[in-house]
Amino acid sequence: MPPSVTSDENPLRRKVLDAALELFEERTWDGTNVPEIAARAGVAVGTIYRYFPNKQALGEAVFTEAKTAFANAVITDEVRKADPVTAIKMIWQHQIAFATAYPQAFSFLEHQVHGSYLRPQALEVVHRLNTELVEILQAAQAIGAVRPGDPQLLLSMVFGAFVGVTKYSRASGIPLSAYDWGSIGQAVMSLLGLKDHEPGEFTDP
Amino acid sequence: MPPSVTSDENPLRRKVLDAALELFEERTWDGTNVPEIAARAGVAVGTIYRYFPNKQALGEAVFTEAKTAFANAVITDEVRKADPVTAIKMIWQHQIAFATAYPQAFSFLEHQVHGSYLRPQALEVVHRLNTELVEILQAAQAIGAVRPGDPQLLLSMVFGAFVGVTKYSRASGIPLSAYDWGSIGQAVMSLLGLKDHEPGEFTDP
Amino acid sequence: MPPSVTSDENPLRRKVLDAALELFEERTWDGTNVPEIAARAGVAVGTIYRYFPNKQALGEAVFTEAKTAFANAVITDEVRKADPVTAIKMIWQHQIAFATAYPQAFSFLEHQVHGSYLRPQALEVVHRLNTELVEILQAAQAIGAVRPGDPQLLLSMVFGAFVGVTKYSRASGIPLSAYDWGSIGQAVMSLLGLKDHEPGEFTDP
Amino acid sequence: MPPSVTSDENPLRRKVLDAALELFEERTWDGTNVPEIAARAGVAVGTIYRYFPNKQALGEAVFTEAKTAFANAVITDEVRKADPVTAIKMIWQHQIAFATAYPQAFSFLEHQVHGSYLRPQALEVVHRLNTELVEILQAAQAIGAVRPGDPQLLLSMVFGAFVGVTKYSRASGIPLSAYDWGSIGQAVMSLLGLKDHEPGEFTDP
DNA sequence: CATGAATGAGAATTCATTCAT
DNA sequence: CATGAATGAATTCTCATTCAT
Repeated sequence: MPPSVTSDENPLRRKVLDAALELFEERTWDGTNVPEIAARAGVAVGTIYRYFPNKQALGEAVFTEAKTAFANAVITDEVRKADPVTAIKMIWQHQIAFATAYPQAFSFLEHQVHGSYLRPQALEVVHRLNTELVEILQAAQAIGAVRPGDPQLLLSMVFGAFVGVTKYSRASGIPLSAYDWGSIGQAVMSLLGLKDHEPGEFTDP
Repeated sequence: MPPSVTSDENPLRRKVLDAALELFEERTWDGTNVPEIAARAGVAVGTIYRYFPNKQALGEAVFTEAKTAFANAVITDEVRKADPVTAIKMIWQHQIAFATAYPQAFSFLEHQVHGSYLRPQALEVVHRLNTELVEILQAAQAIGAVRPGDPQLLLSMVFGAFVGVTKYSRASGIPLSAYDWGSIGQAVMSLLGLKDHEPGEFTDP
Repeated sequence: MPPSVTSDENPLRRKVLDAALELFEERTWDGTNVPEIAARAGVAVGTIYRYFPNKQALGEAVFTEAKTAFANAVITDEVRKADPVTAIKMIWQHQIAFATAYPQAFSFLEHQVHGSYLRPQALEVVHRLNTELVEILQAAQAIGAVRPGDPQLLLSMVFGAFVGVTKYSRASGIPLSAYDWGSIGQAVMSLLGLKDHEPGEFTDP
Repeated sequence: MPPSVTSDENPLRRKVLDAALELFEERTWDGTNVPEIAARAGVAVGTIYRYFPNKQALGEAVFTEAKTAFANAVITDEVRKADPVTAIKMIWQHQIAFATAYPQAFSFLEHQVHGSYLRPQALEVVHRLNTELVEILQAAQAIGAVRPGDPQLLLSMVFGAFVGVTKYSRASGIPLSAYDWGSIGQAVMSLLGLKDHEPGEFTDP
């Protein structure tokens, strides 16, 4: 069972969400069936339906919870108050910290392009997070600290590169905690063209 | 129907593969049902089973065909003969060309981490391609042209960044052909720490 | 392919009937599919439908042909002219001869209690044969040569005992030609209570 | 619904087995479809799959249950303790009793030469019963009470004759209880050449 | 409130039959 | 006339959901 991204009032609901996250990550939402989720959660099938009206709602809940936790972890109030360059560096560290602590949740979020089961409402969190990130990047571009160009695109590349690292981690079995985040950070900051960072700045979280 | 990555002896088999690729990309293998594939291919359900023993085999065929086409497009004999730095630049251009010509095939391949329907044999192509790419990267590192560090990891990051671009393309509706590949290339080569490239080198394919 | 119980005008139709008999005997009518019949007959599926409107008609044709051949083999004009006791002995010998020459046809006929695919018309031959046999048995009872009692029942028992021998033959792999038909005949004639037969009369056909 | 040959813990499983026996007897295993079984059992299709992994397993369960019940009914401990001649007579009576009480089960067992759906394991019961019967017959031959010759063959004939009676019963609609079992018994014992039985011994069960 | 047996709509697969070549 | 690819209705089996206990 993966570590929960949030604590939950009800322990059974919690177990269901955790089991579901784990299985959706392993197999896909479509590829997972409800009895399996119940089995892994150690509850009866009927119990799942006490907490979620149907499988789609369970999927949305898993997604929304994970995405919200990710957004909150990555953009904190401290980040909001920091200058753009510092903010970017903090976000990078937060992302590493989140993906290290909750690898399954992170991986699950990764694959939700295909969210046939996600209604637009569930995607709001995604947009909010995106907007905030883009704004920070634009601010950094405005002061010439980051390479010019479509900020969305830059963001996608940076995030993509990080996802690449996590995929490699899962494929190779080498946990995220084992990487040389200093040099990965330098590489990624080069990608952004980020001026104004001293060598040795990026250290393992 | 997406453009086919290969031509095929049998036109019905071809239509089935194309329709399946398209739907698997839109929805997931598990999330697509056989009648839908038949409908989109414009054939009867039974026809699919003339060419593929079952849905899993169809999934494998779609995957293997796309992955093989990708591998062949990316690493050509020319690439094999070139020096490491040139090879890397060629691969990068080939990847852009493939993803531009066959966006659905590329996107489909992207999401096949979850290939519950892929037997180990189907993953051979993946390993072969990977090995070749890593060797080229190592050669480039050996001559000091590329940032040191685990070549697999660097590869994952570069590929991840590119996937980030394609995801953004799909999400935003801006086709790959519309991007400033010159600056994207420079950004990515910075990620690799690639020495020895002149400004203005990376232009749209 | 089993030996055909009749010769047939058309060689393809013949091959289909033979293959079908063989498969229906091995598997059941329901359990046999048309492509299999075609394969065993060495013809294309479509060819079957040139000679038989559908699978049911093919089943009926196989049945009717085999049953008719059996009836003609068992009750000949010679039998009809003979006295009841001689007739019974001849019928017994004919039955052995038929089952020996066409074991698959005989076995197939055996299992057609379940002829869900046989329309009443196809069962006419059965009734005709049965009527003739019963009449002979009644004549033998009338002259006190055979045990009294329902002649149908006696007939069922004698035929049942013979079927028992053929089943054993198929199960054990010992061909019918290898049995001691003399003593089997004596045993069965005891079952009928048949008076008036000398020892040593029943010999292998 | 036929009378069940055994009682069963679970009433739904019981209903499914009973309905299946009935239909397999009427139509053949191949000729019966699962929804029909469900309908006759008065359960939903899915329910059948709660108790049996697939149609083949259901077929095997029906067969094994019926055959085991038959074996247990026919060879009891009393039979095992009796002298060969008495044992044979008891077996004969038991067989009549079983076929009278469970005509469908008996008829079903009859037609299972074609058990394409029976794995070897399911046929073990058959062999066990057969072995016991043959041993008893051999013992009777050893003391000269039964006609000499292959005991398997004699057994097949006696059983075949009995099956003949039951087939006639089903075809004619005259129930087994209506026959003159005394004279049938005498006829069959003549078939065996069974010495040492007094007239009038075989009476209806 | 939790359970898990029962349900039946829907998904995968088979196969009798047709028909263009 | 023979062929066998194509068809789609029928069949087996799965699984989201309900509901009596």
